[in-house]
Order: sequence, then structure tokens, then C-alpha cells
Amino acid sequence: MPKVGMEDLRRRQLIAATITSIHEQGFANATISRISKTAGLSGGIVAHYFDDKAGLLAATMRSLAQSLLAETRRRLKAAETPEERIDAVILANFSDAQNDPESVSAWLAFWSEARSTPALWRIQKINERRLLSNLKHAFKQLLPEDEAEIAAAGLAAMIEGLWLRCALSHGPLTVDQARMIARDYAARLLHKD
Amino acid sequence: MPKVGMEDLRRRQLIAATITSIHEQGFANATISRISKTAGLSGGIVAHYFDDKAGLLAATMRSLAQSLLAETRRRLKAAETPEERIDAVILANFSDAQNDPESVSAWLAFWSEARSTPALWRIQKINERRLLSNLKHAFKQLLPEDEAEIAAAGLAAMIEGLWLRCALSHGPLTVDQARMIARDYAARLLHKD
DNA sequence: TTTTTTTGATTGAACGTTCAATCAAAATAA
DNA sequence: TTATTTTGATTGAACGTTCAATCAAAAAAA
Repeated sequence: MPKVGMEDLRRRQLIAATITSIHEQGFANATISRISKTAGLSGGIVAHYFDDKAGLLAATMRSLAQSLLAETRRRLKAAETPEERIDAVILANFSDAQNDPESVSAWLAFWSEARSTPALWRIQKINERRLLSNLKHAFKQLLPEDEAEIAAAGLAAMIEGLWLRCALSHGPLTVDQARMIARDYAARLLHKD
Repeated sequence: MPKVGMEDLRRRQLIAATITSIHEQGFANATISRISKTAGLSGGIVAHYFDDKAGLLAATMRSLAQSLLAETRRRLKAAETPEERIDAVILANFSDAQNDPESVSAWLAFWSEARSTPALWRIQKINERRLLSNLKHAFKQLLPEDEAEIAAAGLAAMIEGLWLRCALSHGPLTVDQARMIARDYAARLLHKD
């Protein structure tokens, strides 16, 4: 038999190389040949582990989503009050792991690509729903139903907008500032009017 | 002598067809042949009016930015107080012209593409700076300097985040709601703490 | 006519996919 | 243990497709 445990390793390598390639050369230039060269492997290996390029891209997006989900779960587990749950969602979205420049570039590319690729669209929808549902649930314990809906939508948009700015700003906006702005908005949402 | 006024007409047709193609088939599938067919013209025409595909894409992004700029200027002109100026920026960004699904799809694609295409990156940076500077200027007349900086960055992120949600949500979030959320956030930013 | 616009065919490069061949490690048997 | 068999891992090249760019020639206007 061949070396055991190769599959997990190779899949991880290729997914990492995909993210790096998208970040460094753009989505359009992230070809199989460049991705596999970045991973130090041959082009043919992609078909072996992911069937085709579409499979590799979907796996990469799923991996990004999975990482965000894991971070969110970890922080939600430690939260006890609704306020803490809201803060946990914010901090998960702006944790260092989710906000390295490579991941943010890849997220942006997938957001764009998902609009015309059903397989990616599904991943995007699941992710979006999860973020919104986490926030809604917490806000509903602190605000009237209709206000809570709006607060959740607003904070979700704020989080993604700050991600976008981090991806598109090259400097001006740091993750620290983004985190602070999101927390400040959440606090304002909970103030009495 | 040539037909008069052809250049403007053709450029507009091709730019419109580019936006439509990106929306309907995705950025990767927006090929010269498909774009020109959508415009009812032949493929060779692109080289005649835009040199090459990159020129057409840059012109399309510039056209989108120009439209947003014009809308913003129009509304800022009518604003008299700083509060009205902030509201004018919000309403300009969520006017019907800026928020038809085709334009939002195209914006998203260009945001992603700009990261690895210097010509598009420049357009993006100019746009970003203009939004931020409009907001900063108004907030500085209403808040202390450091708070104003943060308020402007926050509202700018909120606006782009809401755009993103409109592009990625297919339904749940309407432009009306987005406008309301942005205005509500601006109001909260101006409340005394 | 002269000039510009417009077409549609052509070209060469780059892409994703496929696959036969090779290789290394594990399993098996003695 | 040692020798043999089995299996999946991996490569690199060939294939057909698609694309952007180019260009010669046709069409249209002045």
C-alpha cells in the first residue's frame, strides 16, 4: 500500500495553495498549473483528490467557512449572556485566523464567483444564514422582535463591510479598528432610544 | 467622413453589455465574444473602441464609479447641514440607479478583480477615498476629530457591507431596508454617549 | 472618391481534462 | 525475517477547447 494519510495532507496543501494563488495572482490566474506548482505538486494530482478544478474551489471555500464556523462555535461556548454571544460572533469574525490577508482575498473572490456558480452559492447561503441566525437569536433576548431583526441584519452587514474594507484598503483600516467599530455599533444598537 | 456620434454610442453599448454579461454569466465567462454579442456587435469592435479587453473592463468600472459620483454630487449640492450631507451620501449610495442587481454584481466582481489588476485598483482607491472623505468632512463638524474618523470609517464599511448583502442575498434584504439601516446607524453615531 | 466603421476569419497561446506509466509503501505469504 | 504481490500516489504529456488579439476586407457615410 502507498503511504497512509496522504489524502488529508494533500488536500490541505492544495487548498492552502489555492488560497495563496488567489491572493497573489487573482482568481482568474489561479490555474491548476499555478496552484499545483505553489503546492509543490504536479497538475494531475488535482483530479485525483478533487475530481476537477470546480471541486478544488468548492473544497477551498468550504474550508474557509469551516474555519470560521469552528472559531465561532468555540467562542459562543464560552459566552453566557446575550451580550457576550454578540461579542463572541464579532470577535470570531475578526480573529487573526479569519483575517489574514490571504483568506480575506479568497473570501472576496468567492463572494463574487458564487453569484454565478451554484455549488459555491450554496456554501455562501449556508454561511450567511448562520451568521444572521446567531445574531438574531442573541438580539431577540435584548430587543423587541422587529428591532432585533434589523439589528441583526445591520451588524451582519457591518461585519462583512469591514471585511471588505480590510481586503480593499491595504493599510488604512486595521483589524483592530474593525473589531472596535463593530463592537461600538453593537453597543449603540443596545442603547435605549 | 464617419458617422457622427458613433463612438459615444458604441462605448455605452459595450459598457452596458459588459455589466449585463458579468451579472448573467459571471466575470470569468464575460468574454469579448459574449459581451459583443450581447451588444449586438461583432467581436472586433472592442479593439477599435477600447484597444483591448482590459480597456473595456477599466472603462466599465470607471463608468460605474462615475455614475455614483454624479449621484452623490447632485445630492450633496442640495444639502445644507452636515447631517443632511451625511444623509445625502447614504441616499446616493442606495439610489435606484446604483442598486439595480446588474450594477451591484459588476461592482462586486470589480472589487474582487481590482486586488490583482493595478488599473482597476486605482479606480477602486479613488472611489474609496471619495466616500471616506465626504463622510469624514461632515462628521468632523458634528463630532470630535477622533470620533469623526471612526464614525466615517464605520459608516463607509456599513454602506459597502449593505451593498454586498444586497448582491448576495437574493431577496431577504431590500434596498429600502438597507437605506433604513444605514440611516439608523448614522443617527446612532450622532447621539451623545 | 476618401475615410471611418464594422465584420468575421484566423492565429497562437493557455487552459482543464484525461490517461498511461512509474513509483513507493504496505500487505501478504512463506 | 525476506520475498512477493497489491494498491494507491503521482507524474508529465497529449488532446480538444476556448480565448484575446490581429487583420484584411467589406460596408457605410460623407
